[in-house]
Amino acid sequence: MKAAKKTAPSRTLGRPRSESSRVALLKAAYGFVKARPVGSISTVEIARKAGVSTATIYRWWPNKEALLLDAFLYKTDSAPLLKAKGSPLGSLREYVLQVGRSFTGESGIVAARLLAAIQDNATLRKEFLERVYSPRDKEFRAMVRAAIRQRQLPASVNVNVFLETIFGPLLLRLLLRQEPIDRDYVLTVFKQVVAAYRRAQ
Amino acid sequence: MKAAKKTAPSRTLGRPRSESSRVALLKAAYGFVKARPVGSISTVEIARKAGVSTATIYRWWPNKEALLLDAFLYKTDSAPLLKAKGSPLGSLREYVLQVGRSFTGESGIVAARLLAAIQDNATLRKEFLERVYSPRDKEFRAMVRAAIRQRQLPASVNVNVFLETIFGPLLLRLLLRQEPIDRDYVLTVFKQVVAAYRRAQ
Amino acid sequence: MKAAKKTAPSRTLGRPRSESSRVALLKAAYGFVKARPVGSISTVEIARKAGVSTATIYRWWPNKEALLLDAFLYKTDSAPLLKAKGSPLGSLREYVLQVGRSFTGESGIVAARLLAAIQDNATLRKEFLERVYSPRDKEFRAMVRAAIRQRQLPASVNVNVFLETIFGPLLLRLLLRQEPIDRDYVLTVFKQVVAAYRRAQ
Amino acid sequence: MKAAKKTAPSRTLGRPRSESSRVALLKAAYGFVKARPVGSISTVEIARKAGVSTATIYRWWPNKEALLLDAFLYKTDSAPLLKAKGSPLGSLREYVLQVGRSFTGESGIVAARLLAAIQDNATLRKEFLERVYSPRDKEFRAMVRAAIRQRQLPASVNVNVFLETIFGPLLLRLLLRQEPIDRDYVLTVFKQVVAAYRRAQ
DNA sequence: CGCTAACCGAGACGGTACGTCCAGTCTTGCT
DNA sequence: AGCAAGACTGGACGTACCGTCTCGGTTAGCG
Repeated sequence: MKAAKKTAPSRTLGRPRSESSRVALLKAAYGFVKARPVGSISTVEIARKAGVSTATIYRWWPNKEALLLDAFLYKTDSAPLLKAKGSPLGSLREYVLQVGRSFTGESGIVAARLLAAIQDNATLRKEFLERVYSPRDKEFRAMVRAAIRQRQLPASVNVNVFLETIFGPLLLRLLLRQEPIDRDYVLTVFKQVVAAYRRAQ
Repeated sequence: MKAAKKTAPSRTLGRPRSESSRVALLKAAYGFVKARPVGSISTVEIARKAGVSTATIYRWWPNKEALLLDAFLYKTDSAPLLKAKGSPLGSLREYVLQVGRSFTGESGIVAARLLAAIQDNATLRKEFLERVYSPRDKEFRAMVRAAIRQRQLPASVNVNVFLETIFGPLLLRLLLRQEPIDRDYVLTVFKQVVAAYRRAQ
Repeated sequence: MKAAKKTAPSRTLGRPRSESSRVALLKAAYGFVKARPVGSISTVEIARKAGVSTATIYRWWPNKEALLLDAFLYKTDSAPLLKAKGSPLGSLREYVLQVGRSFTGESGIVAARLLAAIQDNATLRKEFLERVYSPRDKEFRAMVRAAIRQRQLPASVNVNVFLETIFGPLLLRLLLRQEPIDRDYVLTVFKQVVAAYRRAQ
Repeated sequence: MKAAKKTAPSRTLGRPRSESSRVALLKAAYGFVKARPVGSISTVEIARKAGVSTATIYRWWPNKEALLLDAFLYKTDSAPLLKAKGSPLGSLREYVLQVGRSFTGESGIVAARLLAAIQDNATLRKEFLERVYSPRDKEFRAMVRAAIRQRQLPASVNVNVFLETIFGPLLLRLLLRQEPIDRDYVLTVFKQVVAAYRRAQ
């Protein structure tokens, strides 16, 4: 979970890492990502706002982007996916709505900036995919397969394409359009796509 | 079309702008965007590769990003939308395939980096929307409305949502997944979405 | 007198040099040297103030400093040395007073800046010595020798040292001290030095 | 003595300033002033020669000229005025000889360039007067007054004018003439001026 | 209870890119 | 041919910021 830099030297010798500094940095970083373009955020001001030294940042994170990603996860992981309830398709619908909500307001801004950042930074991209995208994608795919097993969707459905068709429009609104990603919108998209695939051959 | 800095001073006074420098800069910039993360590209090396002074860059573009956007448009505009032929839906299908191709290979990399860049830079975003996204979006919307008039799509179709559902999946693959955006994929998405909206109600 | 750049091509072909541009440049340049440090004066603003193109400057002067020197001479030469009258020592006294006046007020500022400029620029230095310093020095030396011939000064006087002792203090005040170089001061120095050398051996 | 930028923040917090970088910069700067016109010296090459970052220059000096002044003082202060010995006039004579020597050879070049630089830069001028000229002038004036008290010079002597008449000629040779400022020359001037003022009235 | 390892804040440092500025040259079309 | 307008190369300037480093000082747990 944490970005351990060195291979744990000796278990507990010397002064332990300051938890308060860690949290202060994550909060400060998140605050800046909310407020300003990622490119305009400097390590010095994050450190200053957190009441911490820049050296402390680099002792625990390999670079600025890694800190920003952790800052994002610090907020996101604290509100994890609600466990499935009801039918597979019903659960999936809830999750899509949740993604829609996270694409709205300030968390939407942060998400857009993070998606931007990973286009330019290979290691950040890898981290993001491993820690954010893949776990959710895996879970979503399992749900779709369960829906197929329970005959909520026909067996011919291509799982990847199906999911991409559902989430793609949300991503497009997030990154390109100013129109809202509200509950109505998400449900409309969800229904249409489900209808399309359900009635396919 | 060009990035005119001042409001046209007088028609032809003084030494005219060097067309060769302009083109050399655009080509050099495009070459770098293809090859490397946008954040790692410096004005100095663009200038050097183009055999041009950095001052010339800043005389014609307000900053690095604006140059990169123009470099992208230089390639994109030179291959403009093929004019509509056949039925509205058939034309739209061709355009979707064209967008799919531009999301593939090196032009896909450039597109992804540009979409990333506009998340961080408000003026760049505005320029991008005005000069790249909006014109195409407008044309696409006209086609969908034509399709509705010719009964290829039912009158109940929400034009925006319809288009977002078609292009969203391409965007998602471009930015998040390593899977290819090939002809099959684009056509599958297109067919499914058209089917969904056609059979609605 | 003028800084001709090329070896007179053909006598009078094409449009003749614009005298008004020449004078406007000299006046504009002098105005700036009066007002601001030489290092902060740009060719572009001189040209603009003179209503002239920068190219015109470089057609007639090899560089900025040469123009500034000419600007200085344009003012100085227009008030040339008053011709000698009375005894040699009396004439010399008048000239020293004139130098003192030119070291006062705005012309003093210009003189100081010019003396500064020649410390850094070899060709400017050469020009200055040839066109400003040497002619005056030559004339002054002749006067001292005349004074010796007429027994106003003893034959043992070293002409160079004598003159340096008279003008040196003025230069020192000009460049280092804020105290005025007024008539009293100049006369005091003059009298003392003459007395010293007159009573020597 | 050093160019402290901020009002002493706290005594010893953070990494201390690198003395080796400071000295390397001063030596490199002095080396360039010796060799080339001040105007042609760039911060980048000073930094490179010193093996130091340009940012380090600007952290400790407000601009290039201030560094060059400090470089001059670094050499000059390390060879301070020898303490007075013998009669006041004898001491003064020694000092005048010392100034004469510092106006010779490479240190003369540096001195001339520095005197030029202060004509164009008000803050540099102030610094130079406060840190170089005034301390020496003050000491010299004290010596002249001591000489008067001890009847080596008459009470009627104007201290400022007396000193200017001694040092002015040296300055004139330094800045305008190519003739040497050797021991003979300095002594000749000194003797003449002392004689003039001694026999006055 | 004192030792000692590992922490931490402050802040200097090398390196590098930025965008601005200017000198001096060059290229138009007009006069 | 002279000239104004103004684009161009080359390169210095001073600022900003990243990631590293060196201090003095702090905070555990082991002895």
